Amino acid sequence: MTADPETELQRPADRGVARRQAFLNAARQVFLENGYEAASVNDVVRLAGGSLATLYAQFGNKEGLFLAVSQDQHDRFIRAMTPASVGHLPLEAALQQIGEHFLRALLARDNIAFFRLVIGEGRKFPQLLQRYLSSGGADRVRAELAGHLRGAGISDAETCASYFIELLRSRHHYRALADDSYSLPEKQLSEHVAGAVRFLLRGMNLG
Amino acid sequence: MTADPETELQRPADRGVARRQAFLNAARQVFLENGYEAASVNDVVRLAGGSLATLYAQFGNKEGLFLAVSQDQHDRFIRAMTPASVGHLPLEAALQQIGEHFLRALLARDNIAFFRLVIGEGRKFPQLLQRYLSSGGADRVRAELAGHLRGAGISDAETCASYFIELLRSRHHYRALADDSYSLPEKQLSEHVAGAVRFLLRGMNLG
DNA sequence: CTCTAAGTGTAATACTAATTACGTGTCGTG
DNA sequence: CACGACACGTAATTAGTATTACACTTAGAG
Repeated sequence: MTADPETELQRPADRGVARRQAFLNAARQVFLENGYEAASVNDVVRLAGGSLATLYAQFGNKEGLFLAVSQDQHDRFIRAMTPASVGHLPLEAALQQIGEHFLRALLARDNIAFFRLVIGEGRKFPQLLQRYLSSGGADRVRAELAGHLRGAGISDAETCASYFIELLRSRHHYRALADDSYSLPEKQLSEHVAGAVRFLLRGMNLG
Repeated sequence: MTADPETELQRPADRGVARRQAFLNAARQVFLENGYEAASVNDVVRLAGGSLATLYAQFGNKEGLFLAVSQDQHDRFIRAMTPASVGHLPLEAALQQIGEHFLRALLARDNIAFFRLVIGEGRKFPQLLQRYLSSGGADRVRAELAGHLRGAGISDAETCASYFIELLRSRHHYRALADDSYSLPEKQLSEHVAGAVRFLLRGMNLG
């Protein structure tokens, strides 16, 4: 009867957890597709296959559900964005690596959709927008970049890292925001990053 | 009885126009404060002081009202963003002028709020988002910048102009999005632009 | 002065959605 | 096996909202 196999054959302690995950996944989809106001809690239940009462027992209300989804999505976002360790590489290669990783994560379809959502509901959920934009996305990457730049003897590494990130975002982020079907092929992605790296290094008199 | 003095002492031909303007202003406020879904047409009428029937006669329905408001706001945005003629200035000063003008307009409170709105409702009104992000804001400025750069003998002026714009947006646009009360003092604004100009010119081997 | 077209205020219509209530199954635990 | 907690499904409740209808003023044009 239920659409999700997760509900069956669970050990007792995990049942609630599985239910919660099913709700979260369904809610993520519904919220990302329709936005907060236009999303219907009933649709979430229809999709997740549970019961309204259970959902309300778990999340309290629509707002609670939304915040839980946001937390979840934000975690994924951070995880996808955090660069792998590239300490052993020379500066240019390290920048290239970090840049590609960052840009790929930034342009992922779910992140773009979530970005739209968070921005749009910023009036109703300011804390969310705060966390997502400031502590959330670029700051870790900025710090990582700044470390590498400082290591290469560059003064004002923070500003440079900032510049670099903005160069990366250039065009593609906005284009992806405007067009759902937009996607950047790997080849063009790495070329774009390479261009930004060249530009940055030349601007710092290191190229 | 009415809240707006525009309604009184009108020549006959202008009455409809005045009514329309009153509705547009009220609607702009309500939409910018609440977003599309959460905005109530009745609130708009309460604020504008007209009648529901009149509003529906003028705009057809809620969507029509929203599109009219968007058109209006988009026009203001374009007007505020288009740079004054600076053809007589040397390159560095011209970039500084255009940059300051662009950034000031970009960070204006109403534009930030409208940006949030358009992004958030992008699923429901894709054409709007398209026009606003691509043909709308930065493209004219980019073209103007590219003209100056080309005039100074720079190859790939388009890319450079793009880079410059992204450097300008750096930090402040995102910070303003995240924080309603954020504002950038004139002094810091021009310093930020100056930094970007320096960086750009050095990256092009012209500084 | 009267006619006409538009504006006004209020209320009805019709629908949708969040939230709550309740009676019924289900499955480990004592 | 019987208990109790939890999950299920459905329906009731409640509250709002877009949209339409209607009966009434008004203010200028002929």
